[in-house]
Amino acid sequence: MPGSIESLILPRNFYRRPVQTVARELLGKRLVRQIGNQSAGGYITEAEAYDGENDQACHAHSGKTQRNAMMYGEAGRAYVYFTYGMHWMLNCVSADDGYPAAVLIRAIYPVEGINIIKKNRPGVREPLWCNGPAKLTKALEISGDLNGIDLCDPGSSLRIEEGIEIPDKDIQISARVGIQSTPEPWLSMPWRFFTEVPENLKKKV
DNA sequence: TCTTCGATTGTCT
DNA sequence: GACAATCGAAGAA
Repeated sequence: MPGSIESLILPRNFYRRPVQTVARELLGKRLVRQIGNQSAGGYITEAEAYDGENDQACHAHSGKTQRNAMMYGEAGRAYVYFTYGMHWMLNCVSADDGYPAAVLIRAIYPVEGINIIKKNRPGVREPLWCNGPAKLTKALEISGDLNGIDLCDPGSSLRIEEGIEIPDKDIQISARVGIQSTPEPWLSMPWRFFTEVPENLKKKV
């Protein structure tokens, strides 16, 4: 058992590829949040790519600021930011180190630490626990103090591990959502990747 | 069931 | 001072 956890963690080179590729391949991977001596998490089912300063929907489009500085950093780290006055968003910094690109994790299918997730999502029914970017951060107690955490470090309280294979035929692609004020062509870029909560995931639980 | 709208605060201009 | 990579309650059909 010892050592096996480390080998499951995605290596930094996984993130050092075009963000669209990283977003696609993050589907089915396992997001793990360590809370005290418990862990909670699940399989990623939805992700979006944000690609550099040219991408008008990307936070880096108007240059480097204090908020988005993390996106310019090392691939494989978390970029966590606050929006709408009440919501945290979780991103994985991707592409080359120093190039501002990140993948927004929009949804997961929880399989671990259900008691923790239930506690954090009172009064909410199962399918709605983590099916939105702000929902999953709340369910997993992710907030600004995790900004910049290394997702490749087995000692981190937030990491991404190997999960299950999602075949191409089960993956759907669309334009990104929640960026209504973004001009074309960025508005229509097919950089959102998602999958139905699949039968093979359910069997595995 | 579907659509509209209010909440609430950090960050940038 | 305006706005934001959203959620979920409330009201309409």
